[in-house]
Amino acid sequence: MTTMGGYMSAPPGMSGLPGGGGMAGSPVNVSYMNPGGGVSHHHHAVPGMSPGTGAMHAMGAAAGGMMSAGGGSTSPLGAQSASMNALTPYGGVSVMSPVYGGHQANLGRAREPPKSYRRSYTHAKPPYSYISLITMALQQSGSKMLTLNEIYQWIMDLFPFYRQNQQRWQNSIRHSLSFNDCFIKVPRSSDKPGKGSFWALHPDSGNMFENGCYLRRQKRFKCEIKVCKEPAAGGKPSCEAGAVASCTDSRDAGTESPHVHASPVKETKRAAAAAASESKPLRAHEVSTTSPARHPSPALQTQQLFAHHHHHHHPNHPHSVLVHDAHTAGQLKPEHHPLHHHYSFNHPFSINNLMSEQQSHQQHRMDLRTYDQVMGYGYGSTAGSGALCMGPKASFDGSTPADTSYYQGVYSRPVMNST
DNA sequence: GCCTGTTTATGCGAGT
DNA sequence: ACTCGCATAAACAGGC
Repeated sequence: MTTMGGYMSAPPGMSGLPGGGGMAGSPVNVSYMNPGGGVSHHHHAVPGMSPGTGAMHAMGAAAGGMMSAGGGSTSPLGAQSASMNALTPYGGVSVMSPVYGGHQANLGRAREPPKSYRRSYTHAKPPYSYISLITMALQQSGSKMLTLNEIYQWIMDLFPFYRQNQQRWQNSIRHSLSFNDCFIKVPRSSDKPGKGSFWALHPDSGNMFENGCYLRRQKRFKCEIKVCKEPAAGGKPSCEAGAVASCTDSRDAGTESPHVHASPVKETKRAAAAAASESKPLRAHEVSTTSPARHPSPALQTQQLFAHHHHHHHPNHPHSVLVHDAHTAGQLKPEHHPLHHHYSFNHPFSINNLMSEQQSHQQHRMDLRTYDQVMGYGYGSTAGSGALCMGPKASFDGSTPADTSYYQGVYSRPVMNST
């Protein structure tokens, strides 16, 4: 169904932003968005979060104060509660954003009611791809791994837009997770019963979003392994030499057709996951991750996986989530973080802007005026590094969406996934 | 039955 | 025109 197709398209005449490149279209005038009440066709009740009013509850609950500084919970990803706490993009900050829109309207009354166009922002489709969203969610999580549902929650918490039509985009999320090699599935450890596996970023997927721009990948992360899957005649995998190591990106790969979504390469995902899985004992030829006598939590497993691949020990130990997101907090040297290889700088569309400061700083509340400038009239001034990338300065430098929703500061226009 | 996960198919926009 | 990244829909299977 293409019904939603055009709703993201920039209205004619809205493009032509100076230097905007892909930023065609003005942030204003997003009336094409699902208007506030958003007649959601599905409105599937999401546990702990119902579209509309539920948002606030979620906030309240989520804002309980965990993730960022707190993290608090000893179990970074408590099967049940995690989705509502550690994952909150609000970083435990219960600051309401007037711009957060309709859903929080009742709480945002402290300030003047948001103007219609502002409100529409909150329901505008974020310029991030699903892959970006997933990546951000995973990165911001203390343990760097989340369940499917937690990813859903994170996205909905941060982007009101996704509180609607959940069936639709969640299907896409699942598809993205399965289809993209950059995501690996990490089986739950036996001591953490629950539904679904954990999802994590492939240790070598760090350069997907070059320059930290989470709008569109420069290149698709892909694993090269050709035929690990079917054990060749000999019944032996043909990929002896560590699958992960041979992962690359599509442009480097060269051969595989884009729409030939073959998935022999998926083996690498399995290999990577296997490395972190307790159910799948490590095999030397897959991923030579350190093989602890006893298997640690999935979170730790992933950490080890990462650590291994980057030859350093990740400081952000899952068991010490209090360290919160070292990566977003800038505590990690970019080159040391698997996800920071090529985009360490504070790109306006990077997760750094979306998450980190929002977690750790509140001192820089973004003034709505600034917001307006950025959102509607300011970003054109900075060509940024490419399509859909706002200029680094774009007044996000220090200020940030301390007020929770990313709409506060980063979002400019829903454009990238128009259809 | 619902959720999770995989896979296939199709179409669009952007970049070349 | 072609490639590529992506969105979306949908069929399907397995688990709880």
